[in-house]
Amino acid sequence: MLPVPEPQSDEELLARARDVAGLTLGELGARVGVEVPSESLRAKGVAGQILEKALGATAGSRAEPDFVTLGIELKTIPLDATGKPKESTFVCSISLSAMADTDWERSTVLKKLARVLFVPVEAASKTPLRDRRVGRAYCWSPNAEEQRLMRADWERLALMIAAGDVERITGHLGEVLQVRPKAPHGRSRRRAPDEEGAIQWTMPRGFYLRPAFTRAVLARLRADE
Amino acid sequence: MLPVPEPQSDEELLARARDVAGLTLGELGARVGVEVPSESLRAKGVAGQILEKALGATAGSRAEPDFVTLGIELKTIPLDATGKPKESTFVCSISLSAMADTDWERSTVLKKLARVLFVPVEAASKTPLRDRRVGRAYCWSPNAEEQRLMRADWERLALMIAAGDVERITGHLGEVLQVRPKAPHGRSRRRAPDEEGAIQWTMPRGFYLRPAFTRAVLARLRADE
DNA sequence: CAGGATCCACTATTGGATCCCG
DNA sequence: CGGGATCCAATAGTGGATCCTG
Repeated sequence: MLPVPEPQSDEELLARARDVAGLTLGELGARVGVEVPSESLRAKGVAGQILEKALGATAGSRAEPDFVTLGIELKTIPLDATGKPKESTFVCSISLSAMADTDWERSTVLKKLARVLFVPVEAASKTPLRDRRVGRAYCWSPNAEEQRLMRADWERLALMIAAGDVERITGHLGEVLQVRPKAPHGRSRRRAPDEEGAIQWTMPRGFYLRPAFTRAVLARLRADE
Repeated sequence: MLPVPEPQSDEELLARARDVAGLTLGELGARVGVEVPSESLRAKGVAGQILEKALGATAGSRAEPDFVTLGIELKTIPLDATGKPKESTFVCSISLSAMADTDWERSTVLKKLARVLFVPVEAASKTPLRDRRVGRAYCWSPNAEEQRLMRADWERLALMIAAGDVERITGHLGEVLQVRPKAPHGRSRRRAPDEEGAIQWTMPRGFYLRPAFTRAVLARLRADE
């Protein structure tokens, strides 16, 4: 139960991730000193937190990648009974200052996703949380086509946000990247300027990758091996 | 209320079809002497029958195209509130003798679909049957890509049928063309040989085009204009 | 029965709402 | 709050079952 040190190379990180493949969240949680709740409603995010510890991610919430030295972000992907991603993947919150970076190349989204370690985790809802197994991990950098898809969505959404049209954005927009609420509850509000630059209250939102996209990404990574 | 004569050319048929665009089924039914029931559960197929009469299709059930001289089949396409096909399109029943034609080029499916007049009809379930409007008609012949898609599905399904694997076919198979029950009720049975050539009872089935495919076809036809 | 199709219960998807931890 | 995400009511989709007419 000693803290796992930060990995010093991509290879070390990937090897470590693949070493824990096949373990259950209960087993892995015990290794890193995390008790896995039996009720998953009260345990959103626990899989991600266990894997952070198990792989030696820098602790705490930061505006930096989980593995600072390597510049790699860790993302766990919940898989349904048929092996497909069952949820969208949170990328980052949307803030005005982040949108001040007005081009895709410098966007928080691309920075976050430039290098990602995807760790699939079984998540069939009938399987108790502690019995869900970790799958084979892959290190992803978006290829040209994947970047084109994300960029097209990002540019449209960024324009709407910059134009003060935030309230007209719904989760329907975007082929691979979407904007959805990111808040503790539906009454959360944060200040933002509207179309005329006046301040108004708006619900906190974040960028997410659609499940169909992460599915395609995982399929490519498996095929590339 | 005189019978409408059979059209003598493709142009005449299309002109006639476009002439009735915008009319409701109630109005068109009155023209051809068909009373439109108010309850649509008791009126499956009535839109097709009204349009047959209105456009001068050869009356009666035959193994021939609706417009014999022109070799054109009539298909009405029900559209939902957003303008998309809301149902699959029946193509033809499956019989052993039909499957004896073992190649796609001579298949009943391709013969039926070689030349089709598609007539969209509003079908939002909240709109009373008699108030649903006829849309703009298009004459379709499958292009190379559309034929490739149908052929791929047909060949797989035909093989299964010929091999006596009918019972293993479900509506899930086929990207654009699928096999589904075609019977007055779930107890209907018809004789067919199984894998070993023995006779067994099986439910009558037919080939259908998926809604996503007819949607794409209509979109292409509109774009081509 | 063949030909004209739609019905509708069930499954799959989804996107707005929400939960925990440091 | 920001970062780790999942929940779940509502909608969309689908495919097995069914209805009418000649």
